[in-house]
Amino acid sequence: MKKTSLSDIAKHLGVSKTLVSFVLNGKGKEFRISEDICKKVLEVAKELNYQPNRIAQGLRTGRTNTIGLIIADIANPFFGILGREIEQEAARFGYRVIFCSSDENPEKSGQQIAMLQQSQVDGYIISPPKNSEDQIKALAKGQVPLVLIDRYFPEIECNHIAVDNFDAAYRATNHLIAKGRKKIANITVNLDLVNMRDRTEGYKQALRDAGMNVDENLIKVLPFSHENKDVARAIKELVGKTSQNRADAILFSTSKLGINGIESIAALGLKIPDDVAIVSFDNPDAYKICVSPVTVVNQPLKEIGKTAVQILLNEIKHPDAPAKIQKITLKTDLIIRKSCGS
Amino acid sequence: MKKTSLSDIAKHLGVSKTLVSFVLNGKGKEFRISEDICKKVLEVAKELNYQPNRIAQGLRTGRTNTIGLIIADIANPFFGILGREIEQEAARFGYRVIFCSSDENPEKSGQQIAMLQQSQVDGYIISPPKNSEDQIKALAKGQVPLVLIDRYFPEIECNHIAVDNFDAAYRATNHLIAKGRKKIANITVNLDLVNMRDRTEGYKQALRDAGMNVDENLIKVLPFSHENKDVARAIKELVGKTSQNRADAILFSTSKLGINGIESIAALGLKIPDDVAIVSFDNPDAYKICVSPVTVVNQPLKEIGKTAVQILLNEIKHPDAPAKIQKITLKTDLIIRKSCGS
DNA sequence: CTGAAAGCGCTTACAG
DNA sequence: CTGAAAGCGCTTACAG
Repeated sequence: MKKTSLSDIAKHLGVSKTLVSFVLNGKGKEFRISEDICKKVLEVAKELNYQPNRIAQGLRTGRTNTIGLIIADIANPFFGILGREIEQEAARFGYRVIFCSSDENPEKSGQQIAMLQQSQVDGYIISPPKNSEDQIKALAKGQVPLVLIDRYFPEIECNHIAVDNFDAAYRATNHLIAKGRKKIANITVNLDLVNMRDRTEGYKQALRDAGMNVDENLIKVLPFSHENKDVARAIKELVGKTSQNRADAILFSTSKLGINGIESIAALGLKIPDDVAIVSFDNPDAYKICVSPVTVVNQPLKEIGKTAVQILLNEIKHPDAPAKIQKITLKTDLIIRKSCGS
Repeated sequence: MKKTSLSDIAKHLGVSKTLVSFVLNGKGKEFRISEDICKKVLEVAKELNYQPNRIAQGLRTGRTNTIGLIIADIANPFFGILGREIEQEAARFGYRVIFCSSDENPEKSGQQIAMLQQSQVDGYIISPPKNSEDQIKALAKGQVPLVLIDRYFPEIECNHIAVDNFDAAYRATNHLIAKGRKKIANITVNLDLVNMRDRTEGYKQALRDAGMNVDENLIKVLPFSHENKDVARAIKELVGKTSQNRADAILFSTSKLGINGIESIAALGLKIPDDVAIVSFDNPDAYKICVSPVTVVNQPLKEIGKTAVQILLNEIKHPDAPAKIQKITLKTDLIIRKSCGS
């Protein structure tokens, strides 16, 4: 059973493909095609279960109604929620999305960008890994709309939408300070991307503004693809019994770090918040049911995803409108739970 | 700066598109094109940054190198991990994947299938919602390869790959019995799909085989899109202080249920495992760091995803090979943690 | 060894 | 109001 095409319908009715194309695209009125014929075309299309070949349409019109999405890892709930929102918002407007996980690896993202170009996507939403500046720069120069999410490169003029990480970390750290903590540590990841850097900068600034000094020994920077044991070591150095500079609080810059960290803290026989208070970025389920539910910096993921799609589609629909670059920064909220004491 | 096409390269060198196409597709040798020319073509292609238009290729060859994936919700880590594996395995062979979240809603999955058909995908991997039998039946009859994951319809002849849910629940329940629990409850979801049914059946069989009787009051079936409060009510009925038929153990059929359940149990001031022992399907991070780390039925998600892609690609590559339908059932493992006591 | 030509399934000026 | 024709960028028989 072959798929039915436009000309099948045309033959069936003894009319031209042109006509069929017009009515199927809702341009019947516009071209004043008789209602009779319109009705018949629609009937036959339904009867033959006509499905337009979007590939052919794409080739002809140059538009595929497809968006390319590159994030670090779709299995990570942070990007899963973001991806879901993007998928949903795109679908509302008839766009499909091709998902790509880069693992924060610029080589992979480079290949994925090439693949998406070849697929003739109408736009890109990308969470760029470090060292992918050149790729993004090249893409931003092209005709195809692009919006960056979660992070961006300050030196590249390009739409982006992210969160005020400095402010978020600043407030989180202040919360710890307000709870009377004196030695506040930060565990982060060596992503070397604005978002992570801003978190640590916000943390430092909060300490300074409170008249506390910044102790670089209390800042642990782990490799991006850290394992449980890497976190365990950092935790041990920070709060282990033998540590002669024990921290009494930790700000985790990612939830993967935090989840591993909580495991390690428990393994050392330490109690949260009595021995260590913690605050973490992001809000996975795990934090709601752990021994001491975790105070978190919650990011408006749905809004990020939705806005990214809106900006993108707007550019896609108005390709020659003066490109006004959008740089959007959203606020986070601090959800207070029990991990900092009461 | 327009994209460069085959004929740009051809003109540039004063040769035909045919020739360029041949060498770019690695058929230079096959058609005995002189090495000199091959080299030149490759050079110019690189110089002009030629990116083949996959849309045009797709139209011409009828193959898009694209797979359509429909799961319930990409934001759910269960499907996130599965999706990630599928994306990765597909990419290994040069295939892209379009992700669709159906929310277990057959209307949505129906539209998504139509959209994927129109996109001319080369194959489908689907986790079908209930009441989507007709869609799957129609798809299975078509030319395009299809593999079902996580669940399937026993009456439809179609590739599928899932887990032995009966056995998994049976063993999980047995574990609870071995720990001396006498009143074992099951909280599940009204998906009305084999996978969920098998879980409850396995649970019942384990009770019977142990000479315990099945008490329907101890089986709570919640709506698929349940909220926290629905779970809370079920928990209260099962283990609340006022309950005059208190369960001493619960088997959760999904981790969403389990995570909410643990919250509710804590809210009632009950202790795991002392007051209630629990076992849950699936293995989210949350279970590793909660008050009493949860014993779980762990599914081989990566294997499911990888195998699904392999079966699919194999069919795609051999379209006329006698279609041997594959029905694969994988074993789960029970990861013992602390939630059932020691 | 290489090229001219047809055609995949659409859309869209153009003509009448 | 409707149709014939061109063309999007490829691949692939076919011819020489």
